[in-house]
Amino acid sequence: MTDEQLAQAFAALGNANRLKIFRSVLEQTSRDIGPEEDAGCLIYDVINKLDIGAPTVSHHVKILERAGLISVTRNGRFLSCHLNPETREQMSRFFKPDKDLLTAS
Amino acid sequence: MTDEQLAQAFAALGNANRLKIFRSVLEQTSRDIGPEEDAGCLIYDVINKLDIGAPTVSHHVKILERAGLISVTRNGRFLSCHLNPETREQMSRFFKPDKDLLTAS
DNA sequence: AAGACATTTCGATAGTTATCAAACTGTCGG
DNA sequence: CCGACAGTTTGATAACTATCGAAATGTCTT
Repeated sequence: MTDEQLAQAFAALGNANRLKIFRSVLEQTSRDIGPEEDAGCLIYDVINKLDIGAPTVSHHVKILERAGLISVTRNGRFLSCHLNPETREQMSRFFKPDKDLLTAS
Repeated sequence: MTDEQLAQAFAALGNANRLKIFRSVLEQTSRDIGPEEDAGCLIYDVINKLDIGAPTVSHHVKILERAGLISVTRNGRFLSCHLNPETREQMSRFFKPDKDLLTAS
């Protein structure tokens, strides 16, 4: 993952509404129990929860998707967002660089 | 910390050059040994390392500072950047929401 | 097929951002 | 005090972003 890609991922969370959308996805994921139980976070709910119009939500979801933070699946008329765990892991790791230098001293 | 503030912190890392600056600060911090040994990351070095001009670096440093990611101190003619550990902790925690629901079940 | 409904695409607009060059400020060494 | 040097401020510009309303698309129900 290049710096450009990582920066793109952080930029995707750099808007309060997208942050809220992504948090919903994150919370939905932590609520799931086993594998294959990822119901996903409904875009329908997001549109009704946030104070912005459907076109804007659609736009934000695409940005989160392009940044590799989430994937989107269709279920009939509804769309669900799912966490991409690899990207989350990389962003999370960014803040905790290996201090294994210590153990090597 | 409001969503706006958290989004501002993520936005600050949403540019590849700022990401690199912040990583330098992060790496410098992890290299420090005890407390009160924070030599900081020299802006002088950053300016010579990145492919952008001094005015742009100055601008980026201010954005990182305003977002609460770093603080800046002067040492003679030179400026040093220091990590703000609280903000790092909050951003890092964002990716790992409490799963203590599990332990409560 | 028709209507309802979830979401997208389009086109516009107001605001923000990254970057630069030029001129400025502040600090150190002689 | 003066020159050198680290960094900032200013003013400009081109590119990007968030948001909207209106119209379009696709999918389900009847």
